Amino acid sequence: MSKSNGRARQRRGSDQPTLAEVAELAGVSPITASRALNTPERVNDATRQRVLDAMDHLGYVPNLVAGSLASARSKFIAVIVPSLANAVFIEVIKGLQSTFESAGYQILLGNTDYDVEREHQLVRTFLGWSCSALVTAGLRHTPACRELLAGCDRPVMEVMELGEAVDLNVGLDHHAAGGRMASHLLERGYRHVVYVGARMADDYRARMRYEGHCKVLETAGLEPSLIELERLGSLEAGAQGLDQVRNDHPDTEAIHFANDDLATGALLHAQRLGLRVPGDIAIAGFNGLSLGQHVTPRLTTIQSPRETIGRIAAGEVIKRLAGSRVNRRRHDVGFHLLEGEST
Amino acid sequence: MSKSNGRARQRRGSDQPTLAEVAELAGVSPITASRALNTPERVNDATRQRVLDAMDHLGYVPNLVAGSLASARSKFIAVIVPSLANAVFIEVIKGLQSTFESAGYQILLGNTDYDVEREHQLVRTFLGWSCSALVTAGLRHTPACRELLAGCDRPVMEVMELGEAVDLNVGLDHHAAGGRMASHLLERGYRHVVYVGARMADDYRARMRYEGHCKVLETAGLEPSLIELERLGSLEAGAQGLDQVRNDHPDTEAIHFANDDLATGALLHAQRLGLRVPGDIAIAGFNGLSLGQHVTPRLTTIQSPRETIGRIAAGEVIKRLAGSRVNRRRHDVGFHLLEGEST
DNA sequence: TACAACGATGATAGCGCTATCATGGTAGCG
DNA sequence: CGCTACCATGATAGCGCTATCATCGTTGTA
Repeated sequence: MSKSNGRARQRRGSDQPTLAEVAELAGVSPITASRALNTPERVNDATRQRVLDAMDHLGYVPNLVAGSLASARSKFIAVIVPSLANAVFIEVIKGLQSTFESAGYQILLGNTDYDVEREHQLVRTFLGWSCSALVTAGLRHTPACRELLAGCDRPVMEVMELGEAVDLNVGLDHHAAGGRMASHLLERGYRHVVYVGARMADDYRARMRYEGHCKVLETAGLEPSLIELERLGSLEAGAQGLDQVRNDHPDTEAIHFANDDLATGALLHAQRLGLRVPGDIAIAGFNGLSLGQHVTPRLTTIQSPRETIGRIAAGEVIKRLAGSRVNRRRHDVGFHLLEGEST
Repeated sequence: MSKSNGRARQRRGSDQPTLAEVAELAGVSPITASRALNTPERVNDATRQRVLDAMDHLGYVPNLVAGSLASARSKFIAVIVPSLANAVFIEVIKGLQSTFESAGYQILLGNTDYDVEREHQLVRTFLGWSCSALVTAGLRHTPACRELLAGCDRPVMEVMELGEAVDLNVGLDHHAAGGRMASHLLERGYRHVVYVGARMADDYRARMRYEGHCKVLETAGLEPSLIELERLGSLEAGAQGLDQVRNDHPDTEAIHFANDDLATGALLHAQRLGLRVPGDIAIAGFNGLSLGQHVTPRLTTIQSPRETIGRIAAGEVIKRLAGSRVNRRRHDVGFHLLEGEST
């Protein structure tokens, strides 16, 4: 009884048709069917059409897992970001996705929640998926993770900030950006300036901007002061930041927020409190989110080209994957000051 | 010469160590090494430790592609959304991701740009990756795509709205939500109400809300009017919507916007124009984004539990994958009216 | 003490595809 | 007309892993 089914070892993964069945229906060998799909120019037009018809007829869906195993590479690009809550990373992802998808790559998205151990774990998983390249936000990794990235023999793109990258690097100089805004505030005549950041132990790019900010203030002979919020950037937190500044540093003339979410939250809160901006207090942000340009007064901020970062990063990776030597390993996308009326 | 290298057929995909090498070092068979990783409870503790040590020593990274091929299933969950520009989908994705990742699943993200053909293509690709389940935003697909989903023999979760789903369904009743807001506006005494949407041919959930809105107005003996914007929801478009309403329907008392981005854009624009909200014009939105609750007056809107949708959807899919029969195939997450001062 | 039950491990055979080499046919060339 | 060059196609052999069945002790129970 148990032997009645002669092929007990049969363990087809699914009832999906396979390339072999397509090939049989089309009257060609499996490898020709494979070529009809992957390198159509190497197959006679008529043959190819016959194969495609057979695929259509059977409702064939290529098993990409098998293809990847056989060819030892997949059309996956691993993208690792620290957070999805932050519009900044979303926009970078958009830039990456549109470019990669149009080149036929599929994005594998990982979220570290600002945890470098988690990042290491994700890198391992993605390498296990034979991804063609990795894109990760930031230059900070655990030593083991950095080693893994350096030795993994595929393009590694680190985006957002510039510095000592493992391989490719697209971003901007956050230190300079923070300094630029501080200079702007000083030019406007503000002397009592406070920097407000959120969870800066995690958000080290905000800390880099703060360092740039400090340097400028110190050069001008001013004492920098910092308020650090517990919660990550949000309108909520920005409002709270404003309250805290008014409480701890009542003589403050201008607040330099670590990002636009905080700054806009503070600006809207100031309106509720009946404060004049910038008359009573000036407010500046960072990022150049659309939101900040729709409030009154418009937010003074630093425009960072986020979607562009994604697009350029994807472009460079694609170039590299296509085999062309990439000339520039580091790419500074720059930034510019957007002067609103809030300062 | 060409034969000197006896094993010319050698084509190792990479120089990564394999399970076989790990097994050899640990002095066990490959299958035991595999079990040490995947079903540790079926391996003697000492043996398992020896295997894990060997893995550590060699820097072994499991080839998940090979594993998926052999086992005919992957730890991938396909997630297909129409847009990444819209905060709503981002939040759903966050809910999905946190839940799926903690259950050991990896998300494959696809973006259709509101194109059902593109969706079909993505479904094919993801099925080709042997994903364990598919989550897609919305119930509208091409017939071929729907057929593919129905026949693919794994959990299919359709989120956002409720209706005739292929398999599982988590969402809310957009028709009712649109009606609820219309009722609110009528209760407030507004009679000249305009609905403003953006690209509603694509955003058919906005159209469903509009239909609910119309029904309520018609029941009250009022004539609904609609303004449709070309651009997708954004603060920018909302401002433009307000201008257009004031131009085309100067006697309008209240505007029911298709979403909070539009509504907030209009609200901020009204402030710039010196209009009183709701004195000169009342404004309502949909979604309950945090932004709308930080402007003055606070936006009246409908709170949709977006991250919850993602979390519940992921939970149901995981239950199904774990083998337990899912009792409820449809799950209404509901909504509630958030009364701000803008109406 | 015999035998079923179970726990730990191994041998074998693929999963569905593609890299590699091989083959037969046709065109180009002196 | 013989030769190389190239094009279209096929045969073979894996990619690295796991499903399945088999094996061999060790326990527990009658």
